[in-house]
Amino acid sequence: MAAEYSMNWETKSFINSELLSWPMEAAMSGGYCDSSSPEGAASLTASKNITMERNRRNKLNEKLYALRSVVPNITKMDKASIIKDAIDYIQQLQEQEKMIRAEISELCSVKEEKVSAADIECGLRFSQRKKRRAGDSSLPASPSTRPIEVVELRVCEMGEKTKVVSITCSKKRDTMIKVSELFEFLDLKFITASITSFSGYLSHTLFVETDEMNSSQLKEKIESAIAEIDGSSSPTNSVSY
Amino acid sequence: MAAEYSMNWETKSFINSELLSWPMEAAMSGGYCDSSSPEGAASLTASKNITMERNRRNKLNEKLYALRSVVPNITKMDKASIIKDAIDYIQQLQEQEKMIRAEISELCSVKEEKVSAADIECGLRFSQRKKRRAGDSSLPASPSTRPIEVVELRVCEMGEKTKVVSITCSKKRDTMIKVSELFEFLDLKFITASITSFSGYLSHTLFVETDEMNSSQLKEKIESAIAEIDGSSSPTNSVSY
DNA sequence: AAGTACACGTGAACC
DNA sequence: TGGTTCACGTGTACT
Repeated sequence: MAAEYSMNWETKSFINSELLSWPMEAAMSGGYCDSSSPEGAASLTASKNITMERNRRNKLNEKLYALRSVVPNITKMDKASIIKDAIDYIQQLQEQEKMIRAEISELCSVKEEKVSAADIECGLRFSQRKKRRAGDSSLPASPSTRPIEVVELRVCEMGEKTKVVSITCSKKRDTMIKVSELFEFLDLKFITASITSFSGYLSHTLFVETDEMNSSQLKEKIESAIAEIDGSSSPTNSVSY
Repeated sequence: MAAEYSMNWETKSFINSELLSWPMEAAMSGGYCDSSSPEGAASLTASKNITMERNRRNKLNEKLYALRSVVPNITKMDKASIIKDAIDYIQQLQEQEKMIRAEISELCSVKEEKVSAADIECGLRFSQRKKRRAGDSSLPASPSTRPIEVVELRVCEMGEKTKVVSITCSKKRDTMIKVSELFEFLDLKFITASITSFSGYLSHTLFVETDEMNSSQLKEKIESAIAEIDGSSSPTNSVSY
């Protein structure tokens, strides 16, 4: 039922446009008496206008169809109902957004209180089965706000030349840019790179190719690069978790 | 300028309706020659139709005006532009809602359970704990959530034993948990795993080690596991993490 | 003066 | 059979 109606609505104008290849035929067919006699110029502009108007109508209907497509739970294909449903949907969405935003700020404060071992643990349990040698896995870096706050840095080998670099840092403003700058600075051969965001952390996983470096050397290089990038502030790092 | 246009658009029909107290005057004024002669009944129904049609148009414009009023940042009063802006606004709102929902569930996990829930929510518990219950073929099946809606599943080989599993599913509530459960159920040897979220989708990229499976076999195994998860939407379950 | 956008009345198609 | 929605071509106003 609905499908039929929709098809009809959309194809109607199309059919007419196809059939009436000469627009003036339609203009006169209605039984109207055109008062203007000079056919040469008038008819041409008239046909132009007809085509224009038809195009405009089609565009508008197209837009309306698009509007309907983005609104869920549409029952009526009715032109007015589409708009009405869209309005209702927008209002509903706006209300929801307000509600949720209130809730999120509430939870945010809760998170601020409890952000501690629990959250950090979450960030660290990325791939637990990997061995973590004593001083190897964690790089507690500058605890201030602006520079990159690295939670975990891990480099492991995979295959012959490829190495997997996994760096997790707390997500703040411009953290992603900082890390991008870091890796740009390092000038490595990337096979693939992926950025993952979860619960306040930003995890970068990189597959790089290194010819004459082993994993620990690469790790050292990255660490020194990080130190160089945000070495300007808070040189001492004494974070433990 | 905009105000003038708006007023004009709204008052146009109103003025005409007011002025032409007798509708047929307008019907004839255009210079048309009506072919139908019997004025008694025909004109009455015609005037009815005219009024009806006019009313319908006014209603529709009214709706459009209402639609415009609920959409912020409207630059053009253009009829089509109003609809277009509304569409853009709805899409923007929908995206925002998705973003916020994701964030809220993140924060929720932190709030409710300090360690374990957050851990699960992060979807990173791909550990190799083989403590699955006795009947290994039964999945936890989270309470009252929809099945995983897989958009794409791709398994390709990399090196000798390692395989790259890429699964993309539409992001819904608890989708991440579901997928985490899925991979925990599969009990594979993960090298690394990454979750990426973009525009309503959740993409999991996993590097796993498999000794006696090729990529197609692994894919089949994953597919059957997904089917099992989807199939068992049992409401009764005692999840204990 | 060419162009755009609109409201209008009308016949057709669908319940 | 009315009631209702639609696309159409047209005249008009504004740019």
